[in-house]
Amino acid sequence: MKIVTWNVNSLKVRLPHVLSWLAEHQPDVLCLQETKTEDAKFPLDEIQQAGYQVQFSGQKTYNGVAILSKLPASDIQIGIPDFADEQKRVLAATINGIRIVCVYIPNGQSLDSDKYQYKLTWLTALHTWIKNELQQHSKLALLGDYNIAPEDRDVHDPAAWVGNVLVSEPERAAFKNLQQLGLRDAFRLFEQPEKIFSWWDYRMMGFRRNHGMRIDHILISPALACSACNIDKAPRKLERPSDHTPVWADVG
DNA sequence: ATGGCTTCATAGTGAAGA
Repeated sequence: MKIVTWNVNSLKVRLPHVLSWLAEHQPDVLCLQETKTEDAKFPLDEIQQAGYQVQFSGQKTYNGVAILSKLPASDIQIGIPDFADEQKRVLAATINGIRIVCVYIPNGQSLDSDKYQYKLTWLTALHTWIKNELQQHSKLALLGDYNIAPEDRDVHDPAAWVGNVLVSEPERAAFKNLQQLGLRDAFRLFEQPEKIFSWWDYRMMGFRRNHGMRIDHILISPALACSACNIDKAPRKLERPSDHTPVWADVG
């Protein structure tokens, strides 16, 4: 199965990009983050006409997640169980025998912000839940915008980012804790070129200068085989792109 | 240099993202 994660930064604005990417690549599963779309305004018809079923959990202005799939989705879970959170950041479903968990992990803003504490608390709740999910689903993929660059090689200029969110030690420790559940970073299962990123700042010609970060990830459980994982930079070159670009993996 | 873009909600700017 070809599974994909893409933070689209407004599904309303990016719908043409999403539809053309689906038509070209025909993924089995596409997880979206930052749809910024209320459920009542979700573009259901357009996505169904493209040949996809879709689950979604959104809100106005911020956050919002969706899972598109060619095959039916069952056992839908919205949000992290037993974790009160008004922000729509989590959606899970079982598709073709694989537990797909789509996450939009909080950004954190800055290390001294309340939002950073929220991020760390959120990551602890995610770990507890995923540990439990793994006991029920041996084949599991945790895909999304993690807002964490796991290592310095995932940052264009590590020195410039010291002391910032996305790279702080507690965040990286939370990422490692997920790996200690047996989850593997699909991208790092393969030899990769240097300076490969999934997000670039809109400002200061970030993309043209490859001033980016690898913060969108696909973690897969031990029972899930993986034959390829890559980042598709093409959508970042389009008119009015998202600041993130798709990350995909072939798993089964 | 704490900005630089982009989005959304809003009707001139402000919040938030990363």
